[in-house]
Amino acid sequence: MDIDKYTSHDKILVAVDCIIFGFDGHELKALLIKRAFEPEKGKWSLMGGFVSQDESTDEAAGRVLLQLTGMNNVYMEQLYCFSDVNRDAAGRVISVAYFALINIADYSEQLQLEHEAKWFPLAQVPALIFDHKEMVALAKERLQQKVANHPIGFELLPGKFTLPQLQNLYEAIYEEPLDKRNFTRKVLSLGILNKLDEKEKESSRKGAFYYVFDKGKYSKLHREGVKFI
Amino acid sequence: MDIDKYTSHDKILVAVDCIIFGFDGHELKALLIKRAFEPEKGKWSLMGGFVSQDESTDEAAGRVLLQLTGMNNVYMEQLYCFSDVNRDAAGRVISVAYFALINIADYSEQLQLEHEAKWFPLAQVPALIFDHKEMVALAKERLQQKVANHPIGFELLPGKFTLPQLQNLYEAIYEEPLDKRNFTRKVLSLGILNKLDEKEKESSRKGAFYYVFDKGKYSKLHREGVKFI
DNA sequence: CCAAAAGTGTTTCTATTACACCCATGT
DNA sequence: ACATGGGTGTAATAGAAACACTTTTGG
Repeated sequence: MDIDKYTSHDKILVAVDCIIFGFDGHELKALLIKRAFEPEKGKWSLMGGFVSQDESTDEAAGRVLLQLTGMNNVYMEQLYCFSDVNRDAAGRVISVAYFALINIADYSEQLQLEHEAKWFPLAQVPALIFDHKEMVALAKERLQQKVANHPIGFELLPGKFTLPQLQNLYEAIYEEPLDKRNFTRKVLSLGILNKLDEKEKESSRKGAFYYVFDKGKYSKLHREGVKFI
Repeated sequence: MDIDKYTSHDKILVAVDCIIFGFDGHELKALLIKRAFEPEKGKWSLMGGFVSQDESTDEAAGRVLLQLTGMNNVYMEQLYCFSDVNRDAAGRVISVAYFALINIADYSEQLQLEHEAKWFPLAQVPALIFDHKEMVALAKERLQQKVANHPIGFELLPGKFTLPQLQNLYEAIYEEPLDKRNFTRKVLSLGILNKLDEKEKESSRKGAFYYVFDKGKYSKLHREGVKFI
C-alpha cells in the first residue's frame, strides 16, 4: 500500500453516529446519550465515535453500537453522510450516520446507567447537538420506507411475537392506525411467519398466539419487490 | 471553531466519486474517464476528487461534476459512503459516491476529449478501478427506485421531449418494455406535463408532440407518495 | 400506396380498503 | 356475567395489466 500517492490532499476527521431504534410495545423510541466529552458535554446526543485509519465506517458503527449496547449482530444500515463544513462546532468532522434496530428488551439497564443513555419516544426527542436531530428525522423516514418492502421490523421485536404486537409496531413506525383484519391477512399471506402453539397471556385474557419469523421461507421470495405492509 | 478538541483521532482522506448518467434516446449510459494519475493511471474510472477541508461532500461532488462537464445546476444526489479499508490500493480513502443526471446532448465534445471521457451503455461498462463497478451498480438500482416515485427522469431529457422519448427513457432505466397506452395514460394523468403545439419530426413521418415538465404543477402534488411509473 | 411510428379505449384482473361480530378467558 | 382484547370474511373500489386498430405523412 503506497500511502504517499495522495499526500497533497486534506485529511479530515470522520465519525459515525448511530440512530438506535427500539420498540417498547407501544412507541418507537431512539436511544440517546448524554455526551461525555467536550464540546457540548452533557447535552443529549446520538452515540457516535471517530473512524480510525484501520476500520471501515461499518466497522466503526458496529464498534460504537457494541460499546453502548453490548450487542453484536444487530441490524444496522448506513443512512447518509453528513458533511457540512460547520456541522460540528469544534472542528471539521464528516459524519456517516447509521441506524440500528434492536430488541429493546435485550438492552441492559446496566449499560444504560454507565453511558447516561435514555430511550426517547420519537415524538419527544429533546434538543440534540449539531445536526443530530436531522439525522434522527432522516432515519425515521428511511425506516418507514424500508419496512414497507423489507422484513426488518422483526428486528425490533423479540424472537417470538404476536400479531397484535407486530401491528402495534407497524402503527408506531407509520404513525397511523392500521386495520386489524387487513393487516393480519396481508402479513400471513406472505407465508414468512410460523405460528407457535404457545400464547402470550400478559396483555389479554384470551391470549394471542406467538409467531416467529421464518428467514428461510423469506429467502425463497425475491429479495426485492416484496411489499410488506 | 476550536479544531484542537479532537486531535487524538485519525484523519482520513475523503473523496467523492460521481456516477454520471445520460440518455441518448435509446440506452442509459454512464460517463467514465481514463484516470489521469497514479495509481491505476489510464484505467477506466468514475470521475472523482478529494474533499478539501473547507467544503462539504456535496460541494466537492458539484465541483468535480463542473470540472468534467462544465455544467452547474445538475441534478445530483448522494448515493452511499464506501469505506472499506482497502478499497483504494494506494492508501486509505473513504469515498462518498454521488450520482448525477444530465441531458447527454448538453455535454460538450470538447470536454470529453480533454478528459478522455466516454459514455458507456450500462450493460457495457468496462472493468473499473477499485470499487467503482459496485458504485455504478448501486447507482443504477437507486435510480430505478427513485424514478418510480420522483419526477427526476426529466433531468435526462431535453427541456422538451415527446412521450415516446419519455417511454424509451423509462424502458431503458427499468430494462423492460412498457405498454404504450398504459404508460401514456399514467404519465398524462399526473397532470405535470404541458403539451406543446410543436412536433418532433426526426424519428417518424407522423411526428410526435413535444411536452414540457411543469415543475409548478408538480410542486402542488404531495412531495412524496406520488407514484410515477 | 406503403412503411413506420404516433395516438387512442375497453375489459380483466388484482390489490386495497372499508367494515362488525363472535370468541376465549380471568376476574 | 362481564370486560377485555383476539380472531375472522365479504363486498366495494381503485389501480394495474393486457390487448389491436386507426392515423399521419414522407418517400
